[in-house]
Amino acid sequence: MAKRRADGLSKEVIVQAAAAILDDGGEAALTFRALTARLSTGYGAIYHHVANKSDLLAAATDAVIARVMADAVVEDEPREALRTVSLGLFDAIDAHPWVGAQLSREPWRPALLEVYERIGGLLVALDVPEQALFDAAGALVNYVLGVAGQNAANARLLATDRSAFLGDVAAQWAALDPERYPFVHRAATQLREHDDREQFLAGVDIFLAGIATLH
Amino acid sequence: MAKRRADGLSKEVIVQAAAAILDDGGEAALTFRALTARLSTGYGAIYHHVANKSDLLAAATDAVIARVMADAVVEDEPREALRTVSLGLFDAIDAHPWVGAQLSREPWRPALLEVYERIGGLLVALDVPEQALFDAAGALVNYVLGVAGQNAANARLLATDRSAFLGDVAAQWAALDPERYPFVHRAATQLREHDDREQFLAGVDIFLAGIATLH
DNA sequence: ACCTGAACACCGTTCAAGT
DNA sequence: ACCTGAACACCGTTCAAGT
Repeated sequence: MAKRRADGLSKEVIVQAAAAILDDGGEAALTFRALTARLSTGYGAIYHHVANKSDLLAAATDAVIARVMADAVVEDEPREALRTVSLGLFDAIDAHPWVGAQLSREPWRPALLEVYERIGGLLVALDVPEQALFDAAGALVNYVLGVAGQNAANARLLATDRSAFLGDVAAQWAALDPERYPFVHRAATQLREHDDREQFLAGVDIFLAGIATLH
Repeated sequence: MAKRRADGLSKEVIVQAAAAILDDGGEAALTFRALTARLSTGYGAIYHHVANKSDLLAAATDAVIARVMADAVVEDEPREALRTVSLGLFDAIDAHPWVGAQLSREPWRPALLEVYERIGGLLVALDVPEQALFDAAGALVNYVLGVAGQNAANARLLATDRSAFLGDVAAQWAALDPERYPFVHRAATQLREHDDREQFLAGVDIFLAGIATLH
C-alpha cells in the first residue's frame, strides 16, 4: 500500500542507515520504527537481513572500526605509528560515541582483530620481549578503547555546553575541603583547562615509556 | 489491598534492592516492575525517593565505589598501594559488572572523587612532577575503570562457559592466515591461558613504570 | 526470496486517588 | 507526606499474509 522501496534491501544498506541514525540522535534514537521509516520498509524486511538489534549495533560498530584501520596511514617509526593509530581510534569513537559504548559491551568483535594486529605488530617492532608482548598489547588496546569510550560518554554528556558543565564540576571540586581532598582541590583548575585529546595522548606516551622499560 | 510494607521506604533501601537485582540478573533484570515486586510497593513510592531509572543506577554505582574505597586498606609504599586500589576497583567491577557499564556511561560521578583523590595522592607520594600529575592521574584512573569495565563485559559474556568461549576465539585466531595476521596468530595460544586479573596488573605495572620515567 | 504491518509482550513514567 | 496501581506512550520482535 505505502510506497515500497524500488531497490532491494541489504545488510550493508541497513547498517549504514542505522549508523546515520545513531550519529544523528544517539543510541536512544535507533529504534526499528525509526529504521523502517528511514528505509521505507517494514520490520520483517529488516529482520530478514539482521538477526536483532544487538546484531545491528555490532555490525555498525565493526564498520566504523574497519574504516579507521583501513584509513590509518602506515608510518615507519613504530612509536609515532602507535600514537597515530591510537589517536585515529580516539577520534573515531569521539565522532561516533555509540561505538565506544558498544565496544565496552562486546569487546570481542572481529573488527578488533585488525586493531590487535596493528598494535601488536608495532610493539614487536619496538622490540618488546616475547613474554611481555601480549600483556603490553592487551593493556594498550584496553587503554585506548577504554579512555576513548569514557571520553565519548563525556562528550555526549557535555554536548550542549561543555565549558559550563566542566566549570560546574571544577567549581564543586574547588569548593571541597582542601584538608580532606588536597589533590582534587588542586586539580580543579586543571580540569577547566584540560584538553581530552592531549590528556589521552599523554596517557599513551606514559604507556609507551613504561613499555620501553620492559627490555 | 495487597500487603503493604510495614516499614517506610527510603532511597537507601531502594538502591540496595536495585543493586541486588542487578547482581542477580544483570542490567536487563532491573525493571520498576521487578523492583516494586521485591519491595512490595507501587511505582509512585519508588519515584517518590528516586528521580528515575538513571538516577537509581547512578546511586547504586556510587554505593559500590564508595564501599570499595572505604574498605581499601591504606599502605605505606605508594607503588604497592596503587596496585591495591586498582585491584580493588577491578575486583568490585568484576563482581558487579553493571558498575562498569554505568561508569562508562556517566564518568563524572561523585564517587569517583574518592578514587581520584586516593590515586592522585599516591602519585604525589611517588614524586610525579606537578605538570605531569594530572595527566598521569587521569590516564591511570581511566585505564583502571576502562579495563575493569571491558573485563566485566567479558565476564558477563563468558559467564556460562568461559574456557569454551575463549577456546573458540583462540581457535579462530589460530586459524587466521599467519602471513596476514602474524601477531594475532601467535597470540592465539596466550589467549587461551591468559588471566584477566594478571594482565590487568601487568598493565598497571607498565603504567607505573612509565610514570617513573616522568621525573 | 523478500517484504508488509497488525499484534504481542514487554518497558519507564505519570497521576488521580487513597491513607 | 507517603503510597497504590490503572493507564499511557513507547519499545523489540513475531508471524500470517502478500508479491
